[in-house]
Formats: sequence, C-alpha cells, structure tokens
Amino acid sequence: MDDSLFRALADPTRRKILELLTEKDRTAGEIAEQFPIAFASVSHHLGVLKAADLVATEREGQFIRYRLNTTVFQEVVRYFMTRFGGEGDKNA
Amino acid sequence: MDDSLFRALADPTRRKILELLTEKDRTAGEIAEQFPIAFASVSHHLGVLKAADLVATEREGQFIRYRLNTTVFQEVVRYFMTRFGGEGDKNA
DNA sequence: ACAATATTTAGATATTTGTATAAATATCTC
DNA sequence: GAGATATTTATACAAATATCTAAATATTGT
Repeated sequence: MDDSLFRALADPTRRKILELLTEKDRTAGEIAEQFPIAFASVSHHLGVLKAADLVATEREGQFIRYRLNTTVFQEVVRYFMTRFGGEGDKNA
Repeated sequence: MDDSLFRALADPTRRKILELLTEKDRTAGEIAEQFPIAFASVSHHLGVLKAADLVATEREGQFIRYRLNTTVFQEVVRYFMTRFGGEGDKNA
C-alpha cells in the first residue's frame, strides 16, 4: 500500500476537499473558496491528492476541474478489510 | 472522524506494527525487535497508535501486551464506504 | 499582442514529526 | 531493598509539512 496515499489522507483540509468532491466535481477555484487559507495553499493540497492518485483533473478552458478517483478508495477499503478484519462492512 | 486516526495511519512503521498485531497480540519488546529503529522510537509509535485508539494495552507482569482495537478499524472502513462509494467491498 | 482570470510553482518560515540518547518508572527475582 | 529486565518519558535535532506572498504559466477575449 502506497505511503503517499495515507499521508495524503492525514490532513483534515484534504479530507474535506475529498468530501466536497463526493458531492460533485469542482474546479480548483470552487474548492479553494471553501477554505480560509490561501488559494496557493489549497493548490498545494490538490497536488498532494493528485500525486496520491486520489483525484484526477481535466482542463476545461481556463479552469481545471477536479474529480474523485473512486478506484483508489476501493483499494483503501480493501486494504483495511483484508488486513484488519473483514467484518467492517456488515452494518455500514 | 478523528484527525489522530489518519495521522496515526500515515506512518509506514505504524502500519507495519498494526499488521504484526493482526497475526497475534505482542509485547512492546516483541514489536520493537522487528524494527531497525530504537526501542524508544517504537514506543513512541505505540503511543501514537494508542492515542488514536487503534491499539489497546494490558500489563502482564514486566511486559505490556498490545492488541488491535478492531472496532476502530471498522469505523475507518465505514468512513470510506459511506463517503466514497460503497462498492469498495464487492470483490475484496 | 495585451489585459484579465484561473491555477500552479518558487521561495521563505513556523510547526510538526520521526528518530536518537539518556533518564525515569514499573515489575520481577534474589 | 538491590540489581536486572521491560517500557516509557524527556530532551534534542534533522527532516517533512502547511502555510504565506510573489512570480510564473495557461487560457480567454478584445
């Protein structure tokens, strides 16, 4: 299991970004305006998430649209279920 | 979802400790000797895991025995499944 | 090509973190 | 209680990280 994945998940801002992307795909700016920190800082977080393959991007004119890469989340779930008891899903 | 949980999982040594505890409960010393770092450093990691409630301890004479707290792992799985697509288990 | 908008990259800084050594605490045995 | 073993806590330090401001890059529209 890739180290960058868990490190990416370790930051609350990044987890919040992921949750925002659960609702719908968003541009970098739309994401950034949800946080009290500088745009450049959010951009850094987006880079970390992308490096961990948790999100993917697509340019759309001037904008860059971010979306979740759900495949990787399935890998995370699989990691936990296979290693730490497969009963975690019974009443999820 | 608690921040300490994901931060605890972000370190590869700590994840390895958790995997060791999957096999069987172990004392701090048994865990520490599996790693090339100082005992005190492993002890620090154990403290982080315990603070995140990922492991529990029980004193056994001179020894302190560590075991997984599987409940918390189920919470992690639930976190991912509810937020990021519940299909992650289909072929786990 | 220029100005405006969207986003990332670069450089700087303060905080956090992983590790080490040394000291402290707890338990056991004699 | 003294000495041995097991473990944690304290302190220090180097490396990693989150944030900032400023500069750079990319796209659009005039």
